[in-house]
Parts: sequence; C-alpha cells; structure tokens
Amino acid sequence: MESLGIMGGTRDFLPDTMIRREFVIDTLKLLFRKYGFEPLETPAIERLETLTGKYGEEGEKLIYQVINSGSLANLQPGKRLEHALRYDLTVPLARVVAMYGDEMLPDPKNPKKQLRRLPRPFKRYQVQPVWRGDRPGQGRFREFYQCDADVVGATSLLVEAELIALAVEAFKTLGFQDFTIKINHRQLLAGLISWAGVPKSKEATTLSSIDKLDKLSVEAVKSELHEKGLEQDQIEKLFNVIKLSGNGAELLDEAGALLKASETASTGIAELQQLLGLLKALQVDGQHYKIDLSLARGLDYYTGTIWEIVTAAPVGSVGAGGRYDGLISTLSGGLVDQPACGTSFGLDRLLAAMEHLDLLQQIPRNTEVLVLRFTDPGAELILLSLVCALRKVGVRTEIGYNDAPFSPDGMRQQLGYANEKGISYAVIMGPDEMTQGMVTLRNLLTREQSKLPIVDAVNLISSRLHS
RNA sequence: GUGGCUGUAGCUCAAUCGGUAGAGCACCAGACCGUGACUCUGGUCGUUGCGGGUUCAAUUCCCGUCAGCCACUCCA
Repeated sequence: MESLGIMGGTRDFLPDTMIRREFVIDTLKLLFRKYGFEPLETPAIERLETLTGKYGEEGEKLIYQVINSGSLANLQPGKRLEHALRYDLTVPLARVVAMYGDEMLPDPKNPKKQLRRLPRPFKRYQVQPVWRGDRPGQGRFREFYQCDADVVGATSLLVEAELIALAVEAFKTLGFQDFTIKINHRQLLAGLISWAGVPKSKEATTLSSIDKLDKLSVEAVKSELHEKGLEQDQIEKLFNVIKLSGNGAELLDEAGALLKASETASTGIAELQQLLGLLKALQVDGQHYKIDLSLARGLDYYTGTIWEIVTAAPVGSVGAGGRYDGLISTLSGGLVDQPACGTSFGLDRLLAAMEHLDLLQQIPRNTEVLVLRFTDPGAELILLSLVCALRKVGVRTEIGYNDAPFSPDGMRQQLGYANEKGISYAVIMGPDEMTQGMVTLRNLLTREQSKLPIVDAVNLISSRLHS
C-alpha cells in the first residue's frame, strides 16, 4: 500500500494548495517589482566550497551535500563531495555580487560608455526553494521556499525604511489586518549589553535569552540569565532598558538617556530615531510597526537595524530582516565587501497564518466558467465558438469532456466536475435552449440560474464575473 | 538530538473488559431524473504499517522497526 511516497520533509503541492502558494508569491513579486527590485534565480546546486564555512557549526551540519557526478557508481572512495544544495538565498546573492558585481556591458544608447551589468545598489528579489539536511519536524522541512528582497551596496537607512514599508504593504495586500513589525537595532543591543557590564563572550547567549521574552515571562528570562552566569545587577540593568515602553520616539529618548554613556548604543538609537522619521515620511501606517527592545533575533551577522513580522496567528514570525554590512564580505570569501540589508518572508508560515485567519478563502480557484458539452446535432459548433469567445475576452473557460448527447446523467456528471473543481459558473445548452436561441447561465454557488440570449451571452457573462 | 501520540477498506473513521472487523463517502450494476454532498435497490473492496512475542484466541497486550503528527531545541 505504501509503495509510493516522497522523502520526509518534502512536499507535493497539489493544485488546491498550489493556487494559494502562487497567489502569495505573485503578490510578493508584484510588490518587489513595484519597489524597484529585480528578479534573480540561482542554481539549486552550488559548489560545496561556496557554502562551507558560512553558516557556523550548526548550519554546517545541515548543508545538503550532493554526490559529485550525480551517480553513486562514480563515487570514488576517499574522494570528497564537491557540491551541495543551496542552504539559503543569501550566500548565492553574495556569490553573484562577487562574480558579476564588476561586469560591464556596452551601453546600447552610447557605444563609448559601459553600464554595470548589476546596477549598484543592486536590488534583487529571489523566490526559490532551499534545502536543509535536517530531521523534518513541525513546520520544518528538508525543502522549503524563501522569499527574499535585498539591497546590496547602500548604507542609507532609507533601505530599511523602504523594506519595512514594502512589508507593511505586502501584509495589507494579502489581507492581514492585525500584524506588527517589531524593530530593534543590533548596536543598541550590543551597547546595552556592554553597558550593563556583561562580558562580550556572553553577548550571544544573553541575546538569545532576551529574544525569548515574547514566549517566557520576565522572571523566567531573568533566571535563565542568572543560570548563564550573569550578575544580578547586570540583569537588572538590562531589564531597566528592555522593559521601557511607550511610543517609538519617547521610548528611544528614554533609552538614549540611560545609555548615553555607550557610544555604540547611541549610534543604534540615533539610527532608529532617523528610521522612524523616514517611515513617517513614507506614510507607513504607524500601527503596524513599533520599536521593541526585546527583539534580538539571535543571528550573529546582523550589524544594524533588525526587524521581525508577527501576525495575530500563532505561527511564529512570518518574516524578518535587517542590515548585515559585513556578511557579503564573509560569504564571498573577502572578494567583495559591500553593505547590505534585506528582508525575507517565510512562505510556509505566511500561508499557515493566512489559514488561521481565514484569509485563504478569498483566493478563487482557477476556472471561472464550465461550458457543459453535449453532442446533439448543431450544438457542438455553438458551444465551441462560445468557449472561444469567452476565452478571447479573458474569461478562464473550460469545456466539459462529455462525448454524449444531452442527458440528465451527462448534466449531473459535468456539474459534479464543476463542483469538485470549485468552478463558479456553468453554461448549459440543452435542447430547450437550442430551440430558443438561449443559453442557461448557472451560478454554482447560489444555484441561481437565468437564460441569456446566445448573442450577448459572452458580454453578460464576462461583465457578471468582473462585477 | 530528547519526550508524547498515531498507523484499520481508495478516502474519513469505528470496534465495550483481548474472541479472527464495521459505517459513511467513493466505486460498480440498476431505478428515478433538465441540473452539481438528491432519492431508492443491489454489489465489489481489507493477510487491521511491517517483523517478532505472550495467549486456546490479538485491531486490541508486550518488544522491535518504519512512516506520519504534536510538544521542546533550533530555525525559515
């Protein structure tokens, strides 16, 4: 019985789910383009050396290695694997920037001039699967999709502001009403930690505890920090700042006053203040973002602003981003050193959140009209020309594959098909309609139907669909 | 990488204290019938995930194994 199956942690996306995935992906891509990002795709398989040494010890183990020639038979003992499946979309981006960043093309408008193949700053989006050699678990897959938009080669805070504006617009477009982008700054955190007297060696572990504040109580986090060897007064100092609340600007002022001794923290605070101004100027709805000093996002490579998107659905964060000015240099092996900032949407979590919030039913199935087919004399020509006419005006139309003359069973069978496929309208032309020169248009949702003259059936149907 | 749960006809599931398995849907044949989860009649379908053990007897108990799901760790 279980002779067929797929590898654990991988998935088949059947049409019903694929329609939803594409809806989300298309929405995101449209917005990426709207903000001036251009598409990039890179191979699933990269050279192993491109990927190794980039993700730290934990990540290293999860790289999906690929046998050289693609065949076990050609694998020689002792010979190393040299390829691997891509682990994320950021390393390929770094590689692309390193490989093509300086490439010039002749300017078609002016033969004496040359243009960069990759404009600088380079704004690209990329929606592709990545692989992790991980044991699959809940919400964790061996193969999953990332949707990234990054800007390489610009230090302006406007990049952060635009990426956050884009994210807000994306979530609104997808139908979310209740969502928040939590914003913080790595330098603020780093400054805070050293200001509190916590040694640099404990910075990462301290951050990972602080990041749990949305799940654990203040007390639980404090005791966890205590177990990690932080002094009581260090912990108190940390929380004096972290627990600050209020609207963005006030909160930052208070934090700034407390942390004014730390130059690093002050830099971070100044940038956040500037960012708030830019977001306002970009007319981003203030209810959808807030400064959250407890946001840490464990990732070591962030150097500036960091953010995370949460919704009302209990599925964790559905997107995240930040500035990582040193990463391109690291990932490209020191070949290029460019500042970068990006945001990423978790497609699977996004869909899970939409499922929770009932936002998916708004997404229609593909076919809009099914023309029932009967082979009665004279019917074929009319039916097929009707199909052509509907398609010509852009109505997604199917014809029933019924090879028999009009019969109740044929009707049932074809309407049943329409029902299974979630088609919203059926066009019926039986003997009655034929003699009257009419067609019946049936709304399969409301089960209401009416007869239309054949001559303006197409117009009436298409206008009904677009109202 | 730890802990918990599940695995029964094509699908969704049931079987009280261990007594060799049922229902709905689907499917097939037919009735009815200008209309999609309509109605009626009849019918097909399972070595209960796999392997082993306890027992007179196992879907029910025990061990192993595989697969899937959920909670931690971690991330996306």
